[in-house]
Amino acid sequence: MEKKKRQFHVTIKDVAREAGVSVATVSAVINKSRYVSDELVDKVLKAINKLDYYPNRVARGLKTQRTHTVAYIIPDINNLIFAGVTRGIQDRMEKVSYNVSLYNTDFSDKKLFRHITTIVENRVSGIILSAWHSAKVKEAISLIKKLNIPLVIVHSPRDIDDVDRILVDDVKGAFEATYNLIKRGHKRILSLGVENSTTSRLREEGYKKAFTKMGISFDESLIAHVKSFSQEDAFCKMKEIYKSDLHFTAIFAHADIIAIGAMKATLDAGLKIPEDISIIGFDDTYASLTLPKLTSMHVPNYEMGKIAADILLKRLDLPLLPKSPKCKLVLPRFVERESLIGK
Amino acid sequence: MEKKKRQFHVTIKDVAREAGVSVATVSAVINKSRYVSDELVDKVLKAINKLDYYPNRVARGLKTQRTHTVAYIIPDINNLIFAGVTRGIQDRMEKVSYNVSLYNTDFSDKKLFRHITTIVENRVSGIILSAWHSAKVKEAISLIKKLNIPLVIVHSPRDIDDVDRILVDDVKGAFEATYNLIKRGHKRILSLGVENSTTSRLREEGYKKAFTKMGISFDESLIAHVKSFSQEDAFCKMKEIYKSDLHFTAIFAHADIIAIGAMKATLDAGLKIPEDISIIGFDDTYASLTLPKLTSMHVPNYEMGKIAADILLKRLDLPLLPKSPKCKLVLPRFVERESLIGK
DNA sequence: CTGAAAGCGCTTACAG
DNA sequence: CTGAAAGCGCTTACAG
Repeated sequence: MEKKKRQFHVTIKDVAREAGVSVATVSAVINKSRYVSDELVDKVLKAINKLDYYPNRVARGLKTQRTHTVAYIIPDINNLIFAGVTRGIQDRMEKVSYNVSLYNTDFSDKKLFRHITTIVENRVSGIILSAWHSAKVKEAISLIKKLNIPLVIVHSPRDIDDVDRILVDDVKGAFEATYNLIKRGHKRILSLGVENSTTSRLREEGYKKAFTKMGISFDESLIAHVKSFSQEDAFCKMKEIYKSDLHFTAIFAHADIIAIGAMKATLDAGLKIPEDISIIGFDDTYASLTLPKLTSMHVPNYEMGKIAADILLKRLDLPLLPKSPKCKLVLPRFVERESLIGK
Repeated sequence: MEKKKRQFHVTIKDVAREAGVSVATVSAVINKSRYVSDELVDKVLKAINKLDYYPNRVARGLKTQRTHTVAYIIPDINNLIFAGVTRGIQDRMEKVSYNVSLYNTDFSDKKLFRHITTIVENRVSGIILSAWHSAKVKEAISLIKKLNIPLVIVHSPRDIDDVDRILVDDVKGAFEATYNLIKRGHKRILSLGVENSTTSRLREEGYKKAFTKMGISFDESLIAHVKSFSQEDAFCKMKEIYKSDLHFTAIFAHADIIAIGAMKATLDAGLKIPEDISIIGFDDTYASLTLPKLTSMHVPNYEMGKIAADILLKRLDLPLLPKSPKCKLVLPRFVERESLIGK
């Protein structure tokens, strides 16, 4: 009795033998890479079917030097933002039979560089990077460029410009959020941002722009910051603010998670949403879970993933022409729910 | 001037030449697969460093017939449950330098089988499958077994038994949730489940067991079902229930998302949580976002991922002994927050 | 203790 | 229009 091997053993040779043709012909019918007569095509197909043959992509990758795999590096797949981008990338890549492997850094530089090594050893075709807040992103980027691996960046730091990247137009998004509030009659709007966050700084910029545009002067004391993107920090900060005599009728929270903390403090203070206080969030991650449902600026993560994949694929197809890197801005979209009043 | 190739070209041969040794020796120092004198090790290491050499894992995979890659098949990475399991798998696999590729099915059988083909062609070392609710899971499982690929199942249908699997002990979890409510003095507890869901049916079973155990008879009219795992469906169902004259003091929601809908309907009905109505959720996904914060049964997704990876790795190391498949049950954990009263 | 050589399963010029 | 053969970059018996 023949001993069972642990894995597959049907190879292109077996198919060729079974079909009575050369391996070159089998390869040609699988890849449609050159003309093969109908008769032979038929024989090959029958043999493939009979033997239950699955072409070995590893061998193909070695020969062609193209693994048809891209790496997506993120802080953590548990973050809904990255999960959304991931789906966008995977759906786009699936259409051209590319695989995508995920690498979580947990914001650790050590992990980031370890992953890059693995990625290189696996000879990926390209890398998509969301290395938010990692101190050494720039160093990582130069390394990847030095290694000559096509790269697209999603959510990059703003002061990078020699690489393709795609990012959220935080300024415009925040402008629109604030503009909306102002149009509804709100004049004193609290900006609730996060310390030491580039994203939050840009959203603050958009907030200010809206006032300028509408010809309304705004009160610097209405700009508040919490320590981190967390519900608890936002809750505490707002508690504090409600204890003070600061007056406002609306809150522009720089993230949904911040908005949730703020909503709790607001209700805790005996105020009603939206009757007493209107509130708008950003990201549109948890917005439909709150009570009342949170109006928020939706960030199109899925689309960003698709676009990033698109750009990368274009680079892979046309590796030779060193086009100047592009920076694509993606616009957040106002999604109205129940937390705003006015107009 | 030398033309730049697009990708890497430093190979083991280059290193061997640079170091003045054979490729076998280079291979040996990289893989520590046989003794090499200190002198040669040193030479090789220097050469690797000088040439900036990254071993080609694709070539290695072809030669050794082990790709060190596993596939994880899920409905959708956007679902926090799967994201959690994914991290568990990746963290475990990373320790042994395995890659994990993700495949989203969106509950589509067509996608499921297409992915399996891709996975086979990529010669993955093993598969972890969370093919929840897919009609043809069993067929997919037989296919994978026929192809002789090591397989571990997470979140499987219950009527499968010839394969390693790991699943949530829904009965015990629901028992504990209900038991807790009863111990706090609740006697009339509404079970809010989901139609046509195996998971929900098991949670209902646990709910009933708790009453039996405590020697309390329960009212069949307290068992309600909503159409799907959605906030809106739960909200509507509860609205309806509050319009009826059904009396209860607590709700056991079979999922956090169901609990959120129920909470909204409860507050809408002018009732207070937990003063008038206590409520407990399941999954512990969105539980800390609600107001008041939802007490919930935490499902250890991350740990499940780690365990699944562990089992798979064991199978990969010891492929020959066909141990009987194991079924590991994982216990949900009671996490108290603010939505319960009593005791 | 180390090296020369075969071979993993493909693709792709090259020849006819 | 199709086949024989080289070679992608490794690992691993085999020999010495």
